[in-house]
Amino acid sequence: MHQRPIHQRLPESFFRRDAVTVARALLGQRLVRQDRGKRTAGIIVETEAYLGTEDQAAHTANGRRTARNESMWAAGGRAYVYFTYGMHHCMNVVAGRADEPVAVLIRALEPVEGIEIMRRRRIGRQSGIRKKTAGKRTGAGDTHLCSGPAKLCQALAIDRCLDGADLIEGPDLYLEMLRHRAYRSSDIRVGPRIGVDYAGPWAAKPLRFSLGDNIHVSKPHSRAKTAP
DNA sequence: GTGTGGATTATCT
DNA sequence: GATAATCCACACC
Repeated sequence: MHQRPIHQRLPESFFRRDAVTVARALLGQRLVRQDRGKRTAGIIVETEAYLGTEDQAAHTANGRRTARNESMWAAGGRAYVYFTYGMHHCMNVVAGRADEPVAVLIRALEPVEGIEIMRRRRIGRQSGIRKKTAGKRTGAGDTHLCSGPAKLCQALAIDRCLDGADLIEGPDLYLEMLRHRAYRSSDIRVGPRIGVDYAGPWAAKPLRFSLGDNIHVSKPHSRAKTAP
């Protein structure tokens, strides 16, 4: 029988760096969800960095440490999954050192494995798309499956059960290394984060990263820009 | 104990 | 572009 080529997981040292470095290095890596024998996976094409207690857009702004955001205070290499808007989950990769609450929000994936499973999971009475929308081919492909932080959680069956999950050693959710080096700056688009207009000066900071022109990103960057 | 609004999405105008 | 859907964490009394 076939065997999938062995891919190394991203090691502890990958995660224990500053959030911007991790956010950029995660682009092009593969996020894998293993759920009851079903494997679904996608290539990360869009991320956002959240920078600890100073960052007014972060859940840990002003040093707020609560039951909800506790995972963010762990050392890099765990998941921070939170529930929002009454129906959505979003997933972060925790970065940095212990007690340094920095993380990277995964905003979009290019689906690569288990696409039929993802399509089924994305159909739902509430907070899901209708069957006819799911079946619709948007010329470009399955861009409706994982082109948003809550969409990809639904497609990969990520919920609060995985809050705090160990991405380095755990069996359910992990990252496989597809590239050893981060993309060049000229291949990465940079811009302000989405949906954080309330965060004052932090709203405008260039902390959103995506693979340029990738069709699976959640929202196009307003202007063509590459990282400095 | 109560009130408020969100690191969103799908659908309709 | 507007808006409904819909829960819960958190702030404040």
